[in-house]
Amino acid sequence: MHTDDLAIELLRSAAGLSRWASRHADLEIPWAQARVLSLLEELGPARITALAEVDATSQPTMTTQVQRLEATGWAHRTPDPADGRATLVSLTAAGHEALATARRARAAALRPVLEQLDADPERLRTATAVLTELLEATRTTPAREPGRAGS
Amino acid sequence: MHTDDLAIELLRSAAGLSRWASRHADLEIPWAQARVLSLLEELGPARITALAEVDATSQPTMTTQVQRLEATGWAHRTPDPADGRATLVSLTAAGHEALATARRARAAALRPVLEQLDADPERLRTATAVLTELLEATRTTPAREPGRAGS
DNA sequence: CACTTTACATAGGTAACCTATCCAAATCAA
DNA sequence: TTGATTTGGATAGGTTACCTATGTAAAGTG
Repeated sequence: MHTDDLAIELLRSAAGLSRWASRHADLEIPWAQARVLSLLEELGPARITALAEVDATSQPTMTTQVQRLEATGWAHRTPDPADGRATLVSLTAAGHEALATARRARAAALRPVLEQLDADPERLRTATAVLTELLEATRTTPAREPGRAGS
Repeated sequence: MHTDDLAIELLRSAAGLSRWASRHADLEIPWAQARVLSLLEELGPARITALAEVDATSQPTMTTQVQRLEATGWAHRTPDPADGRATLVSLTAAGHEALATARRARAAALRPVLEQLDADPERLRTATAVLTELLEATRTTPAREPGRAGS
């Protein structure tokens, strides 16, 4: 099916580009932690479990990540007033700043590439919009559990 | 600068999408290893050092990855006839197959998202083309070493 | 022929993940 | 209200994927 070829190529390039940007940027923060900061920005104060689910990681992994973020001062935990078991994780101002810095660093790494390509801004805008829509769509997709093969 | 905002958004979506696909796909192979297979396919038989450089990892890391790939039967090492120190790494048929399978799995995970979006094929094609061009461009970009801050 | 460089391997450490399990708070049954 | 179940999070222990520092042997170089 031709659509799948397109999807394969889309994912291949997206992955390659993102990795390249990360590896050539001066990141002062491990990328996995930046990802959690990004989630926190997107969701607002959230529970560990909710974060783990959206990030598609295990709950223990998310617990550890949040602990690291808190130790660095990028995130803050408050007991959930509505549920004694739960904690609400939120971004601190420093965390917000760290996220912005990391994003700028990745974009800066990519800048020479964009310039070299001298890309048509319109196509670039289209590409970005498509990717954003796709990512948005993943948030509301049934999410076929990995574990069974699905043709 | 507006271009940077665009770049930030582009990278954010690309990273998110790629990760989502990986996490929701049934991968029988660690993604980092699939990446090396992908490089081998792209470069043909190559030295450890060359692979490390293109993948922007350290040489010891690449040594380990290649060892793992060889142990699983996905890659094959031959001494470089032209240089007694070097080894040439190449894909085996099984490696080629494993790579194709992993790619199909990621694409399959993305399929419901594409369908849900019912995306205009033309825009999708444009987005893919732009990403591919950008990734292509990274291969020939001066690659500002990470280690110094760049503007 | 020593001297340096180059290609790779090894050693030892950390981050980022996993499953399995535990604890405490919340909920549900009767 | 008590006892059993579910749910939110933490802990334990292991693997993969990375790193820097260093070792070893082959290749180039004066």
